[in-house]
Amino acid sequence: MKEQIPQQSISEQQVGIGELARLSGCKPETVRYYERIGLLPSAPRNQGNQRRYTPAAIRRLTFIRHARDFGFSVDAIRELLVMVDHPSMPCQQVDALARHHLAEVESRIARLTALRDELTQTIDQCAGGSVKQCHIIEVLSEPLH
Amino acid sequence: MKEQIPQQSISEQQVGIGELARLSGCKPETVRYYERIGLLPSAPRNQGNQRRYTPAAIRRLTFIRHARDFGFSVDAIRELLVMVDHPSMPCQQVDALARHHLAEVESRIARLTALRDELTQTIDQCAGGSVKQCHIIEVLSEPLH
DNA sequence: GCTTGAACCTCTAGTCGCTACAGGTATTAC
DNA sequence: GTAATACCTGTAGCGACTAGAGGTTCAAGC
Repeated sequence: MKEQIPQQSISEQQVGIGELARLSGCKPETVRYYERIGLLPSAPRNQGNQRRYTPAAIRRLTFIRHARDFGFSVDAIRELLVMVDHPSMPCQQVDALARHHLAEVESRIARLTALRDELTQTIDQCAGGSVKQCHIIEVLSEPLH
Repeated sequence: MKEQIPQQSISEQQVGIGELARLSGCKPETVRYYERIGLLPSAPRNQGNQRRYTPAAIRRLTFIRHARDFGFSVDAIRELLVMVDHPSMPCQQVDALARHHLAEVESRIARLTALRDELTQTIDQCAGGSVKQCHIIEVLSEPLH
């Protein structure tokens, strides 16, 4: 539609959303989603209205993906990003957030481990008859104590 | 609006949705939700259009809640309920479902444990300076390998 | 019988973190 | 020039609930 301007004046390092997604280990839909919820700033567009990303954006998204892989919620990541953007502030807050998250992970592990033990025990007691005699069903059918 | 019929002809054991929820450890909204998605049969209504539950319904919901507490998905519970409704069938299928679920729980535990270890290590390395030097931020900022 | 407040009703929308689709436009390679 | 691919927006869906609005019914006290 518009005539092409031969070269981006700023930098050749800019990439499209697909490449950004590939580099940071997620999908283009996810990138647009992050932009929509304000986790990523609105990306500048080229003449054809397509998003172009700088190395800084790539780093930011990689950070987000790492944090998500660590199990941080989007809200926690928002807080982390504020700190990333203010590198001279003390890191106590980062530490507190990480510790809080660790405590949650540990509690999830504890609950799942208890569940696993109960489940293992329940399965081990199944003698292999009909559903009528099934220990698993029996356990699940117990009224609340 | 209508005149009251002094007593339910069938049974005095029927309860309202609030009492059912209390007895089985969930909320009335959840009960209605379970009915809507077909996990619970449509409850019979009294003259005022309110749901009345028999002990059988209480047992069924208790079973569902137990299974949810065990981490079974609604779909898995649907399968379990079919088996509960056919008590003379062999319990192999129940066993298989439980074992499959156990494997999933174990994999979740493994992933969370790995995460916990990484997180612990990362936190331990935080020297307590500014965000600029924070090891946690640093780890999260690493590019994909 | 009347009134009050709790419990109930339906319907709709929100949660979280994406994912998938429909229907269109831009870019790129040949 | 054309075809394949990548991109765009907007909307709806997932799972398993949860919350709210706005109305009705029930149970208990007076």
